[in-house]
Amino acid sequence: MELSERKLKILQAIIDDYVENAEPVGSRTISKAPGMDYSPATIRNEMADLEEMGYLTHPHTSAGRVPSDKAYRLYVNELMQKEELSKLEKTVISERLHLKTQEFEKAIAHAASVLSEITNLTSFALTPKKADDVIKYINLIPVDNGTVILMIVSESGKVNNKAVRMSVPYTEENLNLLSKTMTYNYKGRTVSQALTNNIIANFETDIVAMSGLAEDLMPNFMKTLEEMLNVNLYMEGLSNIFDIPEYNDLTKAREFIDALSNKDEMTRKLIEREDGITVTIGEENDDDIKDCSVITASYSVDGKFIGKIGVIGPTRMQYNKVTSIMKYLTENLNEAFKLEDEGDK
Amino acid sequence: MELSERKLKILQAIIDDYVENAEPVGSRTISKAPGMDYSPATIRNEMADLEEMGYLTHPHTSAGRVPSDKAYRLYVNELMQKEELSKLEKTVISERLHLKTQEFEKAIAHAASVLSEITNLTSFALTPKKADDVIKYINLIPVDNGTVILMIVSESGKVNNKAVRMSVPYTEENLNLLSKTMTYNYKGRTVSQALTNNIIANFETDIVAMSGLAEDLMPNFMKTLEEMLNVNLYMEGLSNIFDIPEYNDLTKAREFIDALSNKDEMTRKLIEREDGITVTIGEENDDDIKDCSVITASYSVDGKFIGKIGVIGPTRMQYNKVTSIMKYLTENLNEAFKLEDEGDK
DNA sequence: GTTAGCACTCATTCAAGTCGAGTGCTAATC
DNA sequence: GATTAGCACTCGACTTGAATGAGTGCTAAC
Repeated sequence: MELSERKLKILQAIIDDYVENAEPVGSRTISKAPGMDYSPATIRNEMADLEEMGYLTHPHTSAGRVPSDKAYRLYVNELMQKEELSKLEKTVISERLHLKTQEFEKAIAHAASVLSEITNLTSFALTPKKADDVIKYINLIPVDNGTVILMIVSESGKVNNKAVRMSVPYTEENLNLLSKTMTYNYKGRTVSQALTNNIIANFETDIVAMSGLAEDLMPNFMKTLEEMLNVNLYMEGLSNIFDIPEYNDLTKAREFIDALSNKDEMTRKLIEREDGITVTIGEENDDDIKDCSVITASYSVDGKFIGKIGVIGPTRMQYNKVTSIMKYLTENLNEAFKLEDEGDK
Repeated sequence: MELSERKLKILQAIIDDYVENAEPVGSRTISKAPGMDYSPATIRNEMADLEEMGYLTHPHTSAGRVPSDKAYRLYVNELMQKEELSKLEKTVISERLHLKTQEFEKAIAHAASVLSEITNLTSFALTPKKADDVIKYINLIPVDNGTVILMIVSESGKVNNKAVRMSVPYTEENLNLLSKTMTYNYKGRTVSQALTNNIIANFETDIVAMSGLAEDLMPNFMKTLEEMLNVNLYMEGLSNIFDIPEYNDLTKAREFIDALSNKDEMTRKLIEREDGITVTIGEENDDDIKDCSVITASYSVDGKFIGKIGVIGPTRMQYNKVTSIMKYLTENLNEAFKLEDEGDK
């Protein structure tokens, strides 16, 4: 069966109503919608067709219709018109973000919190992974008796360091030479490349001459590199879940909170998602959040996507509104961190 | 009225039973407890007395008794005998912690997660505040065209840094001189002292000679100091709240999650608490968590308390068990980070 | 002082009954 | 042939009322 113009119109009306009221919508309600010039009976016939086609479901015989995941998918793909935010809305968002004054990582976390407040959904943000960050510079700085600071600077300007307690004596020249050697060996490589075994092996043979210094430093060097691979997951508005009628059920609420609290799993899932704005609806998601939809958007520095920000909420969310907000929000992020990127700690 | 030996015994039995079953406990139940050689009627009389004295309450006429906050307070202060953990329990905890292999901040976060898993409560941990950390060393390292890394090293071995994009030209000697001047001015001061205005003023006049360099650097220096004041709050096992019968109510669960999600407020409250192991029961807490008890313990590095770890759960929690676990856990933390403290990033 | 006995209270549970929103089908209408 | 009015039917939500039973408080006996 074809999806006639009229069926689409009715489907859209049902979705709109259900998104707003969270209650199965009946034929009478739809027939009274503006611009809907059909009687309830006609609507009912069309509804029956739509149900047969999988766009609607029926909680029980005498209840109204509820859009299925398939309906939302159709809506997101075809029916939804991108909503341009009003000037006012844009201003509010920009001002709430006030990105300029903040350090990168903080700014991302803050953006998540703004996103949650505006959408009234649960939001999250993933800070940049630095796996592809290129090592630029390795420095060894003596601090005092027996402690040396190992510092790794990357192309993107990020600095990571670690204080290392040395077990062998050393001179400033020694450290200088060693750091030069290390820089020579690792410069231009990405963090993840540097972490692969063969490079380490090569390096270690190289500096045998440098006594036990490297033995103290190398494990710490590797550890610091590993830390550079970490991403942080921030989450905001977890309790917004309780505003959603679908989750007025302790078991469901618990499942939701459990799923989101598993940071490792969440991080993995988010990283896997495609860049740009992506929407996954209901059963397209994992089982434990199969009543939810997830929208993510990636933000970039210098045109390279480096992290993600997103929301999770009931399938009956305002897709157009939320995607518009996220689009505008990530544009702000991209803009703010385009040229000058400050180092984070 | 006095709290006779017998009243105490009965009260203790009621608390024990209620902690275990979360249901009002009746006179019959208590009369059957081991070592309780009185009839239900006698128990009832004593219960009535205890209620009059404020140690018990009565959900409704025909229900059993429930311990009041006052009863728990009495229990914690006087009745509770410190439970020594078994060898096995200790081993389990130590192994789960495996502190040695981890970076400080991570270790703290991990400890919170272990605590939550063992107690089945919601746990949290506060990482060290560095306000009292003494500045030891300030370094300025040129990286490449126009970027300088500002590095602050503290007595405790922590390193904080920031990449600063310079707007004026500089030489390595310039930077060297400036970093020496800065070190001279700030060395020996705590982070919070360094942040007070008058010192900055002094300093700024001092280095007028150093052209606009300081103008680029000082705001970043202050910002980095501010960042050093930040503490992080980690939280685990939020959904454990749903295991607790008292929170089988969406409004309450929501309130709880809302209260805990407010990180700033939580952090403030935790910092305010006294060091050592402290227990606050029910109404001794803020209104929004007045059905909960909070237990915190502080951990130390080199004998100085620098952070806290704790749990929050229903007032009817196993105070003796939980405090024992927390005591042992913080002992582990203190031990692990006693002498050698690795720098964190 | 302790206990047995008994009337009383009150939350909880369950079944029966009512209500009403909404459907599906049929027959009349445009 | 498409649309609509009409009507019987369905089924969840809510209400009511009775039965149940855990537990108390009181009194009188031990």
